[in-house]
Amino acid sequence: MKKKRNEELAYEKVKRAIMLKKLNPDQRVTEEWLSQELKMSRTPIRSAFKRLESEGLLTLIPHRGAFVCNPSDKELEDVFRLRVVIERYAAELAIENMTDEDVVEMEKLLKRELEAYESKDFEAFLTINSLIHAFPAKLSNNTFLLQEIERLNQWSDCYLILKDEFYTIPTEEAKSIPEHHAILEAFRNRDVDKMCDEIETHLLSTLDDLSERKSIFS
Amino acid sequence: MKKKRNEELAYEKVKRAIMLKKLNPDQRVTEEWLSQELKMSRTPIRSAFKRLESEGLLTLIPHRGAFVCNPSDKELEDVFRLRVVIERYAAELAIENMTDEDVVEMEKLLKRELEAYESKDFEAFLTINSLIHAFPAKLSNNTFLLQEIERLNQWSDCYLILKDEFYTIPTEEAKSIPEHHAILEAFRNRDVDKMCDEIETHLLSTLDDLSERKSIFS
DNA sequence: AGCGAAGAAATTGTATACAATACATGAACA
DNA sequence: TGTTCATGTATTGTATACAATTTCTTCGCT
Repeated sequence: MKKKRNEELAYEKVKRAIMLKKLNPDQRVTEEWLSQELKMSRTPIRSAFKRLESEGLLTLIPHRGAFVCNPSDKELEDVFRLRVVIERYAAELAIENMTDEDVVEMEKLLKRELEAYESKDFEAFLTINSLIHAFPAKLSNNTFLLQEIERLNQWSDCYLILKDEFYTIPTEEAKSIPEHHAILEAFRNRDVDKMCDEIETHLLSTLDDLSERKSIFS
Repeated sequence: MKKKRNEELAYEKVKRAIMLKKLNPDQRVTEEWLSQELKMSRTPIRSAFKRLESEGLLTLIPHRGAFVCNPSDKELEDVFRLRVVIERYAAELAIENMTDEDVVEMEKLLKRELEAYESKDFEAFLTINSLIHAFPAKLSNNTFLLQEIERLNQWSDCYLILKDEFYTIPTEEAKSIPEHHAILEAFRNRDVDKMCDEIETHLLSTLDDLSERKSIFS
């Protein structure tokens, strides 16, 4: 395996730590502490922090330190509503450019999703979920669209995990499987309007579930 | 004036240099060279590079260096088409939340735009143009939407300049003034559909002008 | 006790030396 | 002549020492 730069390692480890809640929202993380923890100097840590900040996972305050992001419910909703708009657009373009092989490709993704769900592999499930949502954008042939969708998707994952006290694989994930199939069906039929609507329904349903689940504790 | 961090200075200077074409597309910029040029060590330069990369102005290749972005025509079009989708959404939300003062505010912006145009202050013109396009997003009350619009807008500005061999204040800018007024008018009348359409027309017209202008030389 | 200032401690910001890596150059060889 | 491999050079990557800045603490004053 190719040797990775420490900067890259630091980035991945911190991100993972945030996702797995080893680092809590609003927690302060100092360069010094992390450099001891990861057994490297502060230099690559600083670089990694920069990148994590640009992705919204950390907030850097000059001369103060790095703080793990702590998204509000409103922000979570904001992201999902923006995703609706952008992913609908991606669907439009995807259907314009699609071929029969793409349908097969999408079917494969859904199959992998099911497998991940059944083997309760939470991380794999998240990864495949991202791939599914990025799939139309991949066909769109619009680089920026893909980029934006991946960005927002990543945020969603992170926020989703951060906001939930006891995140494992909840029932909600089971629900998203038939919803993804509905999207696939519309895609197969090249039905733009249907596909857009299914995407909207799915995203808003996920958002609803999140709000609901949260309200148990609040 | 508060003393700025060198990292901040480096960021601003490089960005400006790219915008003013002191640095050409695809040009390689080494940390060493810039550190001598800006009379600071490589450390703050590296930080600045990271940020410029995340904004798409530079491409960083590990162990190779930093390269000034060189967007293709296709990418320019991609960005503008994505902006259409997102700014339309912003307009919808803006009209939901708007008050009478907001109309006054928008009028002020257009007045400032005209002033900048008449005094041929190109940089001011670009700045105000960005403010105008971000204005609906500001009213939208969706943080991410605003962020995305500002990002794409900044890209557009940069690409717009990079792609044009002899950029000053061309006639196209004059055209955008009445188009902005059409948007304002729809906004004043709280006419969502009209406002969305005017935004779309304006963005696509800008894109057309860019493609056309370019084709003179190609 | 409350307030303010001065200094101490903690932490990021910067400079610099050195290591690791990628690319270019050129020699050896077929 | 063309190809491969070793070596050299340029440039980024990393560690570390030190400077600058912010925050915390403590002490003195009212």
